[in-house]
Amino acid sequence: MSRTSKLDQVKNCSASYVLALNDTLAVVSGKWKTPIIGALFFGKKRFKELEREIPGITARMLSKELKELEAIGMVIRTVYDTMPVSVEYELTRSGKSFSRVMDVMVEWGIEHRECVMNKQKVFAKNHANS
Amino acid sequence: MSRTSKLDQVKNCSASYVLALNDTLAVVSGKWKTPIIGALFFGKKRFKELEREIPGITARMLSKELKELEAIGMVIRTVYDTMPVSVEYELTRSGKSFSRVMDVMVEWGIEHRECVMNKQKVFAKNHANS
DNA sequence: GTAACCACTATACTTTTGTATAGCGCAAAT
DNA sequence: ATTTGCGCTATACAAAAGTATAGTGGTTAC
Repeated sequence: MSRTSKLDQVKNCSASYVLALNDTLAVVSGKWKTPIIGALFFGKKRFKELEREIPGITARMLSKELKELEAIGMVIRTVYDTMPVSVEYELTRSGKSFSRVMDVMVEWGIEHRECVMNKQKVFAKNHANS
Repeated sequence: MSRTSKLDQVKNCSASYVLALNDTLAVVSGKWKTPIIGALFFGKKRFKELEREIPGITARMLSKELKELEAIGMVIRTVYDTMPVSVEYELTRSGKSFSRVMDVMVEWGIEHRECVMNKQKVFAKNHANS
């Protein structure tokens, strides 16, 4: 295995690398996508269930975001022809695999918070007698 | 090792877990943070260097985003008292460690794209004679 | 028959985010 | 003396994202 050269890195950086990153960013963009995805990790849910489980969301936003998540292949919408119709939303395969990404994000978030706090502690210690 | 219970998951989900995730989301929020971070992965840079390397960014946005990245502990700003002053921006330790997160995001983005494309292929195949 | 549940949609509005353009104070180069 | 580069800031505006509120068309429960 040869290590990637600086040039390769730059090339990577300008092409498919950036596209892939932007695809992933689209999944977490906006205020409500992560709560929705989070709720769906526990299994399929109906519209009203999601609305109740996600505090503060409006029907308009939920509807909009679910459509977007469906469009980018994160969520499947299934309509059952009961009376009246019931609708269920669930994560696709790659939707489920997104937990990997969210796990790393949480992990980094925790570490980063510790890191920042330690710096504040050291700062406070060094300035305790002033 | 005991497996996490449903209840534990829910608890995790509602407390520090969410805070950590939101911290991480703050790092990638907005149009210009990832390009800036990406540029700084290659080493410290001056203001004008960043401006030149990131196509389309304005001085106002660069300045704003750098301040935010500094505020959340991603970037360090160093002023050298040359004449006139020169200023350098570089990633902090946790700023550098953010490459881990971006790598996973890119990885997932690539896989997800393949996944979506395959589905389209299968769809096209199944509807080839219609 | 009216009240409530479901799965939304429509309209109007506010807030946030990003863009465009100009300019400042300083110094070195031409 | 004027232009150029540096590291920004200020002002005004446009676009995107989000909120608030009401309403639709159907069904079942009381």
